[in-house]
Amino acid sequence: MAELSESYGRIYQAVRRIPRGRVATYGQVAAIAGLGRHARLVGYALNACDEELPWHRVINARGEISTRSDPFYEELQRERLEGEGVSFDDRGRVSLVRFQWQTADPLVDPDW
DNA sequence: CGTCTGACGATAT
DNA sequence: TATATCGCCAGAC
Repeated sequence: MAELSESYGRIYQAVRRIPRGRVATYGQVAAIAGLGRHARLVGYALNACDEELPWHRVINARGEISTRSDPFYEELQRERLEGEGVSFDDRGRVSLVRFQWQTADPLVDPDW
C-alpha cells in the first residue's frame, strides 16, 4: 500500500497486535490505535489493507462478521478464525467473552 | 469544493 | 429484538 493517512497506519499497527486465536472489535481497535470512538474509520481502513494484515481478527461489537459488498471475504474471514480455534454459535456469532483480545486498557475491556 | 459511500457503534424508541 | 439517527474520516467523482 502506498502512502496512507496517519490514522490508517495507527489502525494497521493495532490490528497487527491482535494475537492469533483472538478477536477484537472495530471500536476496540480504534481505541488501541488512539482514535477514540472512530470505529467506523477502522472498517474503512481495513477495506483498503493488504493481505499481510490479520484483518480477519476484527469483528463488530456484536461478535459478528460485518457484512460487506463481497460475501467471499465474509466466508474467508470465518474460515480463518475457525482455523485459529475461534468458534461460532448457531447464529454465526463469536463469544466475545471467550475470544475477545484482552488488552491492558480498562477502557477497552469492561469485563475481566 | 460539494456529494456520496462505505468492514461501526452508542443511544433512543 | 428491530429500526432509526447521528457522529466521524477518507477517497472517488
